[in-house]
Amino acid sequence: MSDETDENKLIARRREKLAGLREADAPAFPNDFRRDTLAATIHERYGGMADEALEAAGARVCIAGRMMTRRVMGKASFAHLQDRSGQIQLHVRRDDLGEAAYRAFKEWDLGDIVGACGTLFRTRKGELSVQCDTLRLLTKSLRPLPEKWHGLTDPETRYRQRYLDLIVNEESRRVFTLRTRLLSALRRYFDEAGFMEVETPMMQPIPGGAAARPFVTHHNALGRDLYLRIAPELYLKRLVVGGLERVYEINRSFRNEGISTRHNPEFTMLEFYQAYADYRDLMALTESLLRHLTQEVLGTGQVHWQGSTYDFASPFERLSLNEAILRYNPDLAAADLAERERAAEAARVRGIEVGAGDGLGKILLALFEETAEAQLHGPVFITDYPREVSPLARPRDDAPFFTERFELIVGGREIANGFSELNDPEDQAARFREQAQERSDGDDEAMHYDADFIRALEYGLPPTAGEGIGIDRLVMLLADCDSIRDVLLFPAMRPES
RNA sequence: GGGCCGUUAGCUCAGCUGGUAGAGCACCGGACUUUUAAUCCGUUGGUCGUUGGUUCGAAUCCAACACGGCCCA
Repeated sequence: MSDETDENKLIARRREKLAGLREADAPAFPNDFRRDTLAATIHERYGGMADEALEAAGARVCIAGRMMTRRVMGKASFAHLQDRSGQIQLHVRRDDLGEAAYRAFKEWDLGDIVGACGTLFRTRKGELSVQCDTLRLLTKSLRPLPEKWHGLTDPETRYRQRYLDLIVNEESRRVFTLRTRLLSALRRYFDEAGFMEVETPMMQPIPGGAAARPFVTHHNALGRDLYLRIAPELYLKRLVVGGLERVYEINRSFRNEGISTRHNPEFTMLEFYQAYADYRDLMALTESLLRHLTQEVLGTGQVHWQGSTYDFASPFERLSLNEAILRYNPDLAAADLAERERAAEAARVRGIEVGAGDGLGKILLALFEETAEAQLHGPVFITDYPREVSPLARPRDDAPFFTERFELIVGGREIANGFSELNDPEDQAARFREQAQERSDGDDEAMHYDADFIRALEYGLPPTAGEGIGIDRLVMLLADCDSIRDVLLFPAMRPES
């Protein structure tokens, strides 16, 4: 840090202390201390032990962590160390450590990282603590921590300086621990179900698999632009053509759109594909998966989110898209959803813009999204999305206007999107041509024609069903968060000014 | 992109209709050998987001900009 003009006196004071240590040849950053346990382990093992038994045991421990509190009372002090598992209190006495070591301890600051060894005992107030016989400074901290009582609440600082948020906010640690446990449980589930975890390109010559605007980047040696993927879908299906039959990928996709409480430019998606299955099989899998995940991560099938409860233990409701529209628009009848002009009129009456080129399918989707989706409590599967808005999905054999597709809605929000895959290469090529036409008509979210994907389908994609689950949204649901930024360690932010 | 709100000490926040900046915690000095928001005494700490305007005088009023939050598209 060359620019010291932005440093306040608190930091300057800590730098002086560090300089003093260096001058005295006292290590400020030693790396030879070893701990033998964690705070939580100590509480688990000894927390229930009676005082006399604890004293008789005379258990000695070595721990290390960040000093979060300190109360100096003359010749004895208390402090709390925080490690990755939690906190444990230290009792530090001059008579145990010696004059010099105790004086050194009093010079340390909150936020310093400290190693301590000593025997366990319980204080008069009943807190399990370490009676220290050894105390070492392991890392000098130069910046003051936020206040111990109110902590760090400013959302901007919490997102920009996540390290600080994680140090002081237990809730933040809880959310990201939950996220990791969820990902781990997801992988176990799919591994045990015979799926292979794979990695496909994030930099793609043709962005595909979703309707979204991509980020563009440039490869210097190739002298050409590449796109950050908006979905892994088309590559995963190529792998099923290749005979991998059951594949899944959990990683980032990128969409070049605004930032909000529900959208981050990069986000994590799970996509999985299973040969010899259809969308009904995937609805069953999704129910089983979510039931399993909530149980693993929360220990219950009842999910509390923003004041409501969602039941993942019971069978999920199923409703077609048209049924959902009719439920929330009692003035409409099935016939209103069967003809473009009548549906367009119903949309206009509700203030929904209808484009001249929009077919009945787009209008139905708009009606659903504008009048029904947000009111669906769920978990509920919405099925039968129109072919027009599902360019990669297989049409229903009995009603080819619709596709074998579903979305899972919870709390009015889309959590998953799955369908029987379109594996007829000639139909898929026709759909790509339609999409390409929409692009040239000005829809910059419409898909590109992907000739290699068609070539893959021409070798033969077995009947397959595939699904995508937005992991960030799932974490939001299970962690009871209202903003996607609260479940991303480093959410997208404008540069600091 | 639009609307509303916010930005004051390291952190959490006061600061009215304009009169020259405050508290708690942290820090520093002192007392204190079972405290836990430790306590008690005494200090220290600021480009009031940035730039411009109005005014004798701006943290305060006005405008633009930056960053953030919430809502809407």
